[in-house]
Amino acid sequence: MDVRDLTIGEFGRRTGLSPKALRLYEVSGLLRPASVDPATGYRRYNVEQVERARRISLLRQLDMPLAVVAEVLHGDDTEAAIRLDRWWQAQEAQVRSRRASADYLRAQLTRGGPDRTPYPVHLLDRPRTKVASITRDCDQQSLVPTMAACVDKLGTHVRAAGADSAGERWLLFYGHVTPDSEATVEICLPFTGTVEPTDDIVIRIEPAQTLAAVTVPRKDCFYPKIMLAYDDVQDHVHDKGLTAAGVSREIYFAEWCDIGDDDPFVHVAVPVQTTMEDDRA
Amino acid sequence: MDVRDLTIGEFGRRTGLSPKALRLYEVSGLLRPASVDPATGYRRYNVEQVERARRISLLRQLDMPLAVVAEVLHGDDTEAAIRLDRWWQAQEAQVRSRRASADYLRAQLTRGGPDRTPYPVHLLDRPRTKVASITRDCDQQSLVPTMAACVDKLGTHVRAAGADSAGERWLLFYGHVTPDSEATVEICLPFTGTVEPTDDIVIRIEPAQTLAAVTVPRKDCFYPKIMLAYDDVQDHVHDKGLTAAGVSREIYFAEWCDIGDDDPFVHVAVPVQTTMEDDRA
DNA sequence: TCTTTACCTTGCCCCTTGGGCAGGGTGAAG
DNA sequence: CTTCACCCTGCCCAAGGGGCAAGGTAAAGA
Repeated sequence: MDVRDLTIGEFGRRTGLSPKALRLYEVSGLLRPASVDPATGYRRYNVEQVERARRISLLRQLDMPLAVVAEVLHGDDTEAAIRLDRWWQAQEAQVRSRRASADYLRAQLTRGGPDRTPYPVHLLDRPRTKVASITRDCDQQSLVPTMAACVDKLGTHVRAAGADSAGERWLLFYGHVTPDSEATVEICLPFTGTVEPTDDIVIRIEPAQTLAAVTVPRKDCFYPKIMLAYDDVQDHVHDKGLTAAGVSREIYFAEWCDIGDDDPFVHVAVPVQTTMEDDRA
Repeated sequence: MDVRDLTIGEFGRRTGLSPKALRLYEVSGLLRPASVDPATGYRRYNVEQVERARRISLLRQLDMPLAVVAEVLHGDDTEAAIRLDRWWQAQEAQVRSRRASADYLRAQLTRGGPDRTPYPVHLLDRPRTKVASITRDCDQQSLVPTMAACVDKLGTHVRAAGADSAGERWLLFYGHVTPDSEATVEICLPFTGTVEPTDDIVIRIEPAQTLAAVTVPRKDCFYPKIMLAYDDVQDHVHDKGLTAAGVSREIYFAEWCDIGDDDPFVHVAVPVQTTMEDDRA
């Protein structure tokens, strides 16, 4: 019990951490006192521990979870800096995404609510189609880069096999993709010809089906505005008494850089049951 | 029970909210179902409620607390936009502050820890001084603007009374001021002459005292780096067996715009007991 | 030596925003 | 009539502490 040891209160004052927090960090193993008096239970902290405690305090002020703090501070300082940087960049990305949502909602509120003409819903008859696809879990932030990477990979693979892809690519949603929650998506590239599957790439048949769809111009293709397109499709399906017969999807049929802001860029669609299918059933 | 009503699951799918969340929002009064079947307890939501629910969903994705959501969404859309904007600006300010902390910590980690020469601690004998002061609660973000505003107000008042202020101004800390926690601070302007108090402004005597102080150059005067100055003062007080005799303070004696980055700008100090005071006691 | 006072201890409940599960009721379709 | 997808309530759990109660302790003053 060095004279230079500090009581929990003194240590807390030096590091900006409350005694309560320090006790919690002891239990979780993040920061154990240098010694604990076995008779009284008094915790004694060493002055050398001030440095680590202060780092913990700073990281907590960034709202970093304790588990991440432990992970970041583990090991070498240089690595710690790298891990901190990675985590902080993720936070910045989250803020950018939230900023976009806030901007969108503010615009909607100042425009005086949803006084918009709904997208016209049309029915698309799609033929039976062979597709190469990759399935991934991702959130809204990583959706665009993920899709770009997968389309690239699929295109390379399909062309390498001597097959033709028509320029369309689909995105199938097996759950809600939001900035905060991941969901499974399937990126599909339709093609004609013969292609072998790989570890990643599945070759399968998308059956002939009728889609209730709206066509969205390029300028509306950002989260969360594109959600309105889904609403219009769902409203239409609901109002007409139709039944959804599959997961919702986005069918991209144009190239972002080849078209203008108002030009149609994507179909937002959901398969619906048709009477023909009812007859068959 | 309109046919256009939706079950909780359907409503949740349309709005991106889970049934669990919707039940919670009912309890908290944020979003009540259009009707509840008294026999079965089944909730029915109206299509008109989709709009509000979707706004709630977006705001929650910004990590806005439910209480704030309720407050923001209350009343007129235009006002809602303003309240949203205000809240979001506060978030942005918080992010800027955290970014600075992250930058600071990263720099410290990559520099290989705290290999720095401590600030030299000196003892300052301060005479008995008359001060005009304003007391405020604020956090780290609002500290600089708050201090600027108060100094301005104090200076105007003192000069209007025909008294002289010497150019120094002090900041007394009655708690820990961090980006996340408020504390009480007192902004003091020493003067000579006679000044009347106002509702805000207190006129009082700061007794003669000895301060353990370090002098910090302008370039180090930012959070959290300036905390190192407090550490050095505290370490010195502790090592020399001195006893703190008051709250810690910052004594600004130069003008930010008149000096260079390396020029001394502020004393970071804490009063200590002297033998003279011991004799008197 | 006794008392005061400021600290320290453990333990318990509280906050928020849901997720997950158990146990049981319901509505519609086959 | 069964099946199956929904729906209900109620309970426990998470993180990161805040706050309070009941009781032990260290140091200083009388």
